[in-house]
Amino acid sequence: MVTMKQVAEKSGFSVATVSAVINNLPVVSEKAKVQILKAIEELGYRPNVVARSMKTSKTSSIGIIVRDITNPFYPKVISSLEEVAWSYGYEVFLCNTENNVERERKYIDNLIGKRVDGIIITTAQLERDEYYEKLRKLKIPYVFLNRKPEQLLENEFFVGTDNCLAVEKVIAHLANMGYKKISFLCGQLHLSTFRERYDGFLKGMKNQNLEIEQKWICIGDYSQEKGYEYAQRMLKDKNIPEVIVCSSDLLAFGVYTAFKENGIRIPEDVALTGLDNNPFGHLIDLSSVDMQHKALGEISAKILMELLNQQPVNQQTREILLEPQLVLRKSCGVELHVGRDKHE
Amino acid sequence: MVTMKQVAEKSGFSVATVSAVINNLPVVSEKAKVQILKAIEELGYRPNVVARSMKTSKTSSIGIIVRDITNPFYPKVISSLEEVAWSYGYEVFLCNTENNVERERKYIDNLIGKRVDGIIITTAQLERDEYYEKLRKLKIPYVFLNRKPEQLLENEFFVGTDNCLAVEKVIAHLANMGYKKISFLCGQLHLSTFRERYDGFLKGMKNQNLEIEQKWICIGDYSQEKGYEYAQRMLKDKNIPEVIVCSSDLLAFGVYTAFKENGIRIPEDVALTGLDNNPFGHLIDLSSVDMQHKALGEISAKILMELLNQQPVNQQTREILLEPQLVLRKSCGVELHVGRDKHE
DNA sequence: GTGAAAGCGCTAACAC
DNA sequence: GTGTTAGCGCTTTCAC
Repeated sequence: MVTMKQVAEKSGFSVATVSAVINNLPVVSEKAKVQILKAIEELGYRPNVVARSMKTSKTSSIGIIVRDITNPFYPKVISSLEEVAWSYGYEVFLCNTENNVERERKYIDNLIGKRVDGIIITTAQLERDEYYEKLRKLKIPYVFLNRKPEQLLENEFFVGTDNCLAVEKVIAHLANMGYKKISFLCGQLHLSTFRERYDGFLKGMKNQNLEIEQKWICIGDYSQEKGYEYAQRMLKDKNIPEVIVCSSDLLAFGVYTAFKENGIRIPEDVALTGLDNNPFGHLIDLSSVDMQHKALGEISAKILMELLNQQPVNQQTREILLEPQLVLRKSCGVELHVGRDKHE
Repeated sequence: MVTMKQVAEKSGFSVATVSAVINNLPVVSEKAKVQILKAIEELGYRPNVVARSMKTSKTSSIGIIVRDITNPFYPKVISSLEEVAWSYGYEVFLCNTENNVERERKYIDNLIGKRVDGIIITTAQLERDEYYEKLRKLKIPYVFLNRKPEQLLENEFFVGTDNCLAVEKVIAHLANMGYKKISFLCGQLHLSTFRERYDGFLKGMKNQNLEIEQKWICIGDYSQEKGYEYAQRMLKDKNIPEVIVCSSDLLAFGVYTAFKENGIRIPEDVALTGLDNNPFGHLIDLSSVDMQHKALGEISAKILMELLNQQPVNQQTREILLEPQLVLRKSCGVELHVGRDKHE
């Protein structure tokens, strides 16, 4: 690897001058600049960012911690986030925790060791973990994405979509359409997102003066398999509601599959709604809720960038809650041509 | 940030001894070890990996370059790859090029600057780019994933799935079932994967003694939108084949949508196949081809890890081609219950 | 077993 | 404008 020293020798200037050229300091003469750039070109010199980081204590790297990148939620979030980071000159470490808390902790330790400038945390499994305290103490900025901590301490930031409102909107829409017997399939309640969606269900039902039947509430994994299982059980028990509200599109996909296999028609026999606006939900005309994934990635990254660049971050906006949008398709009764599939 | 020096002072030993403890060198006395570990604990010391990298010229970081992470191809590849990297103690930089060649080049430069230990390259847009030459010269190991370079130079590695064979298998299956009028929708030919799939179509048709009709071959983007457009055009031109073979599931999704909107039944009116085994293809009973994404990520990462650890890499296996597997569902005629949806 | 010290490649303060 | 030089925090060689 070519070093600055070699560039200095070849060009006949000192390392300080070379450094100045590299960093575009306006003090060097045109002549020096030209010669040094020529030497850089000829030698194929490339600054060693590691060495630079040593001096500056900045690495231009950030980390993003996710539960499981194969979950359709993440790709959009990550790509928009990465786009913003890129435009600010940052690289991003992808940290997939595989839903493993220990691994998440280890990842945070590793990221600290690598001296990342900041971290975006999307996992929802840890409540006020000691590991976040470490980050606070070390003054490494971090932003919670989608994961609403119980209480936001000073210098903590949160960007999310209103999970509670998402389900409320679904319930309100269904109630409007005359549905009364509503079933709710929910993800694990220890994940804040699903806890909130559950609350949204309760609140929505109450607001609409609808009765909540315990036998129609299922709580567990938010996977296709679970949705399939729930639907099978409903069929077996002959316990079919008018509409099944799923707290994730994956659950709805599972339900759809089970019903299709058994000749149950959607929405004629039973209506169905999902949540997350999976890019392939339109294939089965699934009504869903768009959780603004792109905006989530963008906004969280921008906040982090502001923090890293010491820009005064508006403390009023430490907590940003985006509004989810209903995406209505045929699976819950009518084709409203609102937010219809654009084949994206 | 706590430094080694502080740990040394607090424990009463020298930095060299502290370093020995950190690195688990077997030379230090038990007593020193205990005291130093205690000091580390109390101070909350964490080794500075950046400084370590300076000395060792190793960063324990690798980069993965992808075209577009929202493409369903990537999440599985990336997660299995990341899993392997993690198990070897490496962190991975995610580099999304947004299909932009310039950006890919810049990313490679950045990764070199950050002194990553190796790179996995999944983009297919550059033929023998000068930027790969840079990597070669700098002796930074890299592995091509899914992107078959025209010619593999020494110390270059490639892991992929046999794209040509994938389409051949589809054609053979369809021919077996009696289909003759076969249409082929292909992605951009400057991408090696689609070029190979195109070749597979030609070869497959020839092998089956089937006639290739130019009017049934469409080449362009491999997106849902394009599939939708192609199908609309077929309908308008009343130019409907017996079966539409798509070089990507996305294309097939678009075709499906257009046909559904127009009341065309699949497979009764026209059969349909995709390629990539999108995790949601089972929703519409789409036959497809599994391209072994998980294995791709795993194997490529393992090869890179071997390269990084100076293990002798079997030069015979410099080029690994996995065998694609048909996933047959109802969209091309029969329900064979082979590779049937497992709701994953 | 332990410590002193050199040096990885860079930045930045300071001298000229 | 340009050069000299002191470190950033660590690893490692070589004395002791």
